[in-house]
Amino acid sequence: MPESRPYHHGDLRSALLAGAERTLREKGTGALSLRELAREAGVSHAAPGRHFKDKQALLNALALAGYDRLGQALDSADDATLPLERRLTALARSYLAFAIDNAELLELMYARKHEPDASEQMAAAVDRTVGSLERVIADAQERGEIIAGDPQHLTLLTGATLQGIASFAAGGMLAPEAALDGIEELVHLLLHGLKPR
Amino acid sequence: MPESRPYHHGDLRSALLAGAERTLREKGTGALSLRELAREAGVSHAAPGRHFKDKQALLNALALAGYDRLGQALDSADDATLPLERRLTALARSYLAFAIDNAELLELMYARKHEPDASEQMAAAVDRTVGSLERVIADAQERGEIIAGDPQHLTLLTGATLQGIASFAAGGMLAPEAALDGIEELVHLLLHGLKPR
DNA sequence: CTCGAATGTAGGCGCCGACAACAATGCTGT
DNA sequence: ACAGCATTGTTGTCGGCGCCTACATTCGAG
Repeated sequence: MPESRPYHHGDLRSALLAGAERTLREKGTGALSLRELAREAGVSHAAPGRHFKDKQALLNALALAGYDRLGQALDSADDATLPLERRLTALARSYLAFAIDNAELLELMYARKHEPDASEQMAAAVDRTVGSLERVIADAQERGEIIAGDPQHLTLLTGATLQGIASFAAGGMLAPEAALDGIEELVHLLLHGLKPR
Repeated sequence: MPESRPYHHGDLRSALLAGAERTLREKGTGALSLRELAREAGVSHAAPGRHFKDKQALLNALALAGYDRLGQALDSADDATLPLERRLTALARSYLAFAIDNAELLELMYARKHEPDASEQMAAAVDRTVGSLERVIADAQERGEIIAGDPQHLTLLTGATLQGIASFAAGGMLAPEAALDGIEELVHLLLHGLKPR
């Protein structure tokens, strides 16, 4: 039986992150334990300590990876040739889809617990993500399709609405399909406002 | 010395809830421990078990109490005699203020972990809270100040935006004062939309 | 090929939540 | 008045956790 694992795992760090994300998705943040992850990876309970100084460090790494994936999703969903409303809708749908099937991960990404160290990388990641949306807004402003004003404010409004919907969906207050189905109407309302014209 | 506490605490349940909320506010959800609460209340580590079957039960009770306080805040902030935009602004400000200085509690209230038992009460509490906003929307619709359409959809949009802003503020992505200061503009944008008129 | 750095192991500490067995107290019906 | 039961609190224990330290194995640069 050559199947006695080698002393060194080979890529424990990645294995831990992968396992952590699986657990996150299947059982939630609360059920995440370093010892359990170590068991799944077939190493001793202290081995994870070699790769993550503590549990929070692993969560930070997880969040960072999440920003990468989200950023990629948004980038590939953004089509600058589309007319404004459809462009925004596509972006919104992409964000919402990510938020819905990465609910726990997204919560981690937004958690305000990152040490000053990781915070820098985190802030950069956030900026990159927000940038996708801000770009669309700024473009539309240049073309006169959107009212003037600090683009950051308008981005904030738009982003907040999306995040709010995502939050409702994650909290069970809104069925995920309903959230996705309602996107077109949502974007329309956002653009045209609640008041009659 | 008569100062040996009586065998019975008197109102341990309330004391635990109060202590829990203090801890929640000061150190966050993660730092909340039943044993610690018991210590603070001057009882043995198992005493809390008499009042809350497990930790989640205490969290549920905390969330319920939170809904009560939020509902009260919203009710007393709603002034039906105000014109629409000012009325909405006042309501929004009230919600945001609550969200900002009860961030951890609000997170608990939105957490999707409530047992089927408590879920009923929880759902009722949510409905009551959402009702405050829905009432304003419905009133405005009747007066023709807001476009027609399912009031629940419009409420969803408005609520989502508020919750999103609150979420950004809680996550440190937006300074709390900035959030509160931006409310008027935010409500205005919501009513009039992003497109030029 | 050696020796230090990187990685994994074994054991232990103090904390936690949950449970069970037992003790003190409050309350209700008679 | 008080017996008996339900309520509330105590002590002790169990397994699990995160984190730390001391030690073992392997890798890789010189």
